[in-house]
Amino acid sequence: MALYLERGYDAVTVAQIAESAGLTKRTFFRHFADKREVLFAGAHAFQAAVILAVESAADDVAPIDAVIAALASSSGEQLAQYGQFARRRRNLIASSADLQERELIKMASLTAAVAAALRHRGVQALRASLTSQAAVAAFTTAYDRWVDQDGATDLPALVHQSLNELRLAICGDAPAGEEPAVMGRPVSGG
Amino acid sequence: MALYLERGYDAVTVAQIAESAGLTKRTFFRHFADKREVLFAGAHAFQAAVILAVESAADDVAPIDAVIAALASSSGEQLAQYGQFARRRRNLIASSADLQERELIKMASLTAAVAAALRHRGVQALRASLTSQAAVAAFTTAYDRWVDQDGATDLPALVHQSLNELRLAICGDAPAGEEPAVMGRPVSGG
DNA sequence: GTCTATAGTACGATAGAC
DNA sequence: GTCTATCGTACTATAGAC
Repeated sequence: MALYLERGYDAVTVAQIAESAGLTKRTFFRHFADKREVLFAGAHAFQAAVILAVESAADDVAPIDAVIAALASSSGEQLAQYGQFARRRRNLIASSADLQERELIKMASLTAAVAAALRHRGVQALRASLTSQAAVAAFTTAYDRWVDQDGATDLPALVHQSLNELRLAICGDAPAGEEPAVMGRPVSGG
Repeated sequence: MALYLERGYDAVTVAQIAESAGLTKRTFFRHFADKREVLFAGAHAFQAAVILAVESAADDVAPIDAVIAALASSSGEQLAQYGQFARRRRNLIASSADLQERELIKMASLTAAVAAALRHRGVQALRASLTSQAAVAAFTTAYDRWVDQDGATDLPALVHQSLNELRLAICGDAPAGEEPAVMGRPVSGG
């Protein structure tokens, strides 16, 4: 990541990465499937922790709450210690379309695994898929906010906040007597 | 796509595609940024239609409903005529991780554009992002179901159904007197 | 460790459309 | 006369094969 940040992702060759690690290109590809994968080494462990948490959730909790709790606790344990590293990694990924694609498919893999875990708990396939998609969307939104403020707020707390905001956004946010939120007119001159 | 389906995505070279079109590799890369992009030629027009629909939504409709309506109508006009083509394209994309990554970033681009359109209508940034993510999740789920049944059901209708299911999944589905849905115990022997 | 296929880029040059 | 589409080739780096 140091090389990527220093010279730009595209400008760094695998040979340079390997050399800076005292290895050869051949060895790099033995450990990582491709040039992108080296930045997502922790994804597997995180996904495994989330799935384990979903599998061991209590029987009487709603699926969406179980998944959010799994994401919140796992991220609190595994991601919250990143600190400054998380921001630099995020900026690096934002600088390359290739890296963004890889991040998206990692999240899609997490979503699919969570949906499978829910089905294993008896949740219907369609609902399992939509539940995990919603939960992962809330999680990534929270993680993004967390990175933006350099970890000032507790990440698990932000995850729960994001879920609340999502609920308001798609199920309505009108307590009795108040008007529901609607779109305004387009801003003039925009 | 015919070549990809016939020989497999990885086995087809750009030179072969170009040759089968009576052109050269040089010209292929003039029209398409890379080997994947040729399968996503319609994405830009679809996104533009969705954004236009969001921008021209009525003032008094909730953001989530406006986005779902935009996705439903645009998909009904642009995608529902695909027919058999849609299924083969889906299976092709499912066969290659590279193609899945590209599809994911196309959906992410759509989501980001929708969120920007909502912000332009005065929706707060966080809510705009979560709303568009939820709507696109409902849409892709509906599209997938639509492809699975070879277009038997009306695509816009499936989009609205998915949104309803999403609402039940994350906001609770317990009418008065009934119990809310919960996860069951893990199936034994799994 | 070596070899190779292929994606993707970087030049330039040419010909037709309106 | 400008704009757009084509082609030829040399070149680098990724990634896989052996």
